[in-house]
Amino acid sequence: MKSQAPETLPRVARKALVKLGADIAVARKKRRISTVSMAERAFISRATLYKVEKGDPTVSMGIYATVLAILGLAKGLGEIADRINDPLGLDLDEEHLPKRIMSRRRRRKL
Amino acid sequence: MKSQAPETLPRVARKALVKLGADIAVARKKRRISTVSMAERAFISRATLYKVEKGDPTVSMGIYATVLAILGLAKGLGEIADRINDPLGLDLDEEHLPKRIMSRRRRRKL
DNA sequence: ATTTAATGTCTTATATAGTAAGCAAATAAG
DNA sequence: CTTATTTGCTTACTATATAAGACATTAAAT
Repeated sequence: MKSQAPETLPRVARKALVKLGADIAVARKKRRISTVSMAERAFISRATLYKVEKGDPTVSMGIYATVLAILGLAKGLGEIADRINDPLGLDLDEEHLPKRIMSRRRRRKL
Repeated sequence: MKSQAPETLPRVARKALVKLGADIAVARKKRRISTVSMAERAFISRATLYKVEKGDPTVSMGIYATVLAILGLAKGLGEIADRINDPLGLDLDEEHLPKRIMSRRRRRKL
């Protein structure tokens, strides 16, 4: 993640990540997996796992996904933006969605 | 993400990510947000957004989280490893979990 | 109470993520 | 059917994530 603009990460996102990290740590402990063992299984360093459990936004999605998969929780990742979890859709069915989003104002030059 | 071992990303994780990316693209279109507009709002390049919608594991979690937040879907991130979604917990309540995971075998030297 | 292993938390080097810029293909509007 | 724009997809820089290693602290076992 490129930290260009000051505080570019939305607060809701930050909160969700911190909670995710904490939940991962709990799930790991429930399975009696040590940080060393988890790091080995995920092919990452202990330092990176530490960041994951802190909810660090700079860690790659692939690493989060791998850790979740080891915990047996990867499926949940695919359900975040699922139709069911997205009631905010203005157009109804996916098939009728435009393939491209055009801005309304358009040059009326021929 | 460091691609050290060949195919280090579990298949379930890969599948979940590809689905997530596709769902993000649909959600964006439903909100009539163009890729350019989304990239601007998330403070990322269009190329990176492209990766996100492909489910690329090398993109940082912070970027995924930001995009989800813009779509109003950030909360779901915090629910992935929630107690509710984690029935695999062997020990029951979180309070009684050991703070550290010790390997069972231990030197019996004094 | 001691001891031993597990975890919290730095630092520094290097592998790689993210950007910029571009072109071709494709869609939508006139 | 023509034209303006969006999107798919590269490639080549440069900013930064990740690993490695270390040290202090703390939990748990004896």
